[in-house]
Amino acid sequence: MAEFNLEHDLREALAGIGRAIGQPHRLRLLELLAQREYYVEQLAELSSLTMASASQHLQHLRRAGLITVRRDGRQMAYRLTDERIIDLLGLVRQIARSQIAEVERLLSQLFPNDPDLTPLVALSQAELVQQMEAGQVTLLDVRPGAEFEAGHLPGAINLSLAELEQHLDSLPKDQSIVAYCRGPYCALSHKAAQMLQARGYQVQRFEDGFPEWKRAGLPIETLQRSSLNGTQHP
Amino acid sequence: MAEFNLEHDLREALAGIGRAIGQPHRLRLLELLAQREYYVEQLAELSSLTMASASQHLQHLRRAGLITVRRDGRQMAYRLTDERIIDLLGLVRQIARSQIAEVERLLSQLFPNDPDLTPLVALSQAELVQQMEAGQVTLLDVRPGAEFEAGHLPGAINLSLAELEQHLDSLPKDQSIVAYCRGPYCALSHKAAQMLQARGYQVQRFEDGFPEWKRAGLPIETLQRSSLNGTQHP
DNA sequence: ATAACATTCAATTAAATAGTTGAATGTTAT
DNA sequence: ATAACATTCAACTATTTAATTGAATGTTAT
Repeated sequence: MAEFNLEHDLREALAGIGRAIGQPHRLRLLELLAQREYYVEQLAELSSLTMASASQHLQHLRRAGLITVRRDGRQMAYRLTDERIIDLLGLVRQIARSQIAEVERLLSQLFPNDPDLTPLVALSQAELVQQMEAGQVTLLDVRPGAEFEAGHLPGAINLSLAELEQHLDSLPKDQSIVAYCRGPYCALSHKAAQMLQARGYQVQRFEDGFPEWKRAGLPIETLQRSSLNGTQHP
Repeated sequence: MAEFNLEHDLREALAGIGRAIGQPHRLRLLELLAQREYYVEQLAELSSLTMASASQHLQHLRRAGLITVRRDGRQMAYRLTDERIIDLLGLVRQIARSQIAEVERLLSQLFPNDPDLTPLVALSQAELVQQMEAGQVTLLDVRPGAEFEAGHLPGAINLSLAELEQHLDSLPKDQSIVAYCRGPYCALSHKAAQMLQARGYQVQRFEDGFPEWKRAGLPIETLQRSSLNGTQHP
């Protein structure tokens, strides 16, 4: 390794970023950290990893320059170093979707179309902004409460899939509902939208998620909290 | 591996792209393929790999959906599947540069500033377009002839570093020269620019390279050739 | 048909990576 | 000070990846 030249060393450093995003568990961690800062314990829980394993993956991501840590009491809070990492993940998703047949196949399984219903409409960012400006839309955030509290689309209401069935009456039947969640490959909003559609609601799905919205510089709302802890759903 | 869920499988497929760009030799191959279509033999030569090794790396990139092959006689010609791969590499470079200290250190070694000269000006795409429209600029493409022939900036002249010293008289002393090469981390244009600057030319460097220019949809010129073969410089 | 050639495949070895377990570190609360 | 706790480290095993060598494949030119 030492006998190579500067350009090779430079590519070796760039390749480190590739390797960092080259593992499904680490992609999961990055998706979570794209929503908000999280403690190791929470990340381990949400990504079904042991603490030691999560810690090691987080350090791998840190060495690649994708995340940083700060100490908060006796816990370590990780977050993305850079908003451009949202763009990076988005670009990888786009390339994968158009160039890897397996991805398209998995997506159609993950987002199955109920044959009895009309296929869900996926709204682009621009279309959603337009509908919001027109004022005739209810935004439904299907992410865990902790992520909603850390930041959400203006005026959105937060109901998990489980809560949704209990609070159907708080949703308008005569107005369009737009569901969103963590990002384009997060199934939560799709499930929520299908359930609502089957019950006769006018529902659409935002094709991106909160991180992409925020990254685009569009307005967001936050609920203040004293600590990082918050309700956790899987 | 079979006991995991759809979302994990999807992330596994996305991670494949990460692993594909997670190796310095493969990044080199992608940089070359961002310039033009190339045969395996040429890629092996240009990246200092054995044929077998180059072939295996190329197949790795192909499985990840980043490149495709076509047969041309008894040779196999590889090319990028997707223009967005230029964006992906650019984004990785940007993130690496701002988040990995080692990268900044390596760059200052790769692009050393001669203490006797004023530091080279790096022109952005927009600035270069502006200067070209004003008409007072000579474009110098320092890449190998084969890459120049496959596509270059409008009106550019092609001189390799070696040729440059022989043809100094074909360059104007009273007008600004802008040198460019393969991309932001390619040292050719920097070396050329420093050499010219030391000889009293008014010289600037385009901060991107041909692939980024083409990717931005800006006009390019091509020299027609009957075959893929062409002059090869390392 | 056959020889020459470019590339890929198969088999091997060496190196890097991921997951597991239990001990070590550093902080907070008592 | 000491105990409790969150996280990291160290050591180990299993898996994956990279490079090398030589054989196999498929195309072109004779």
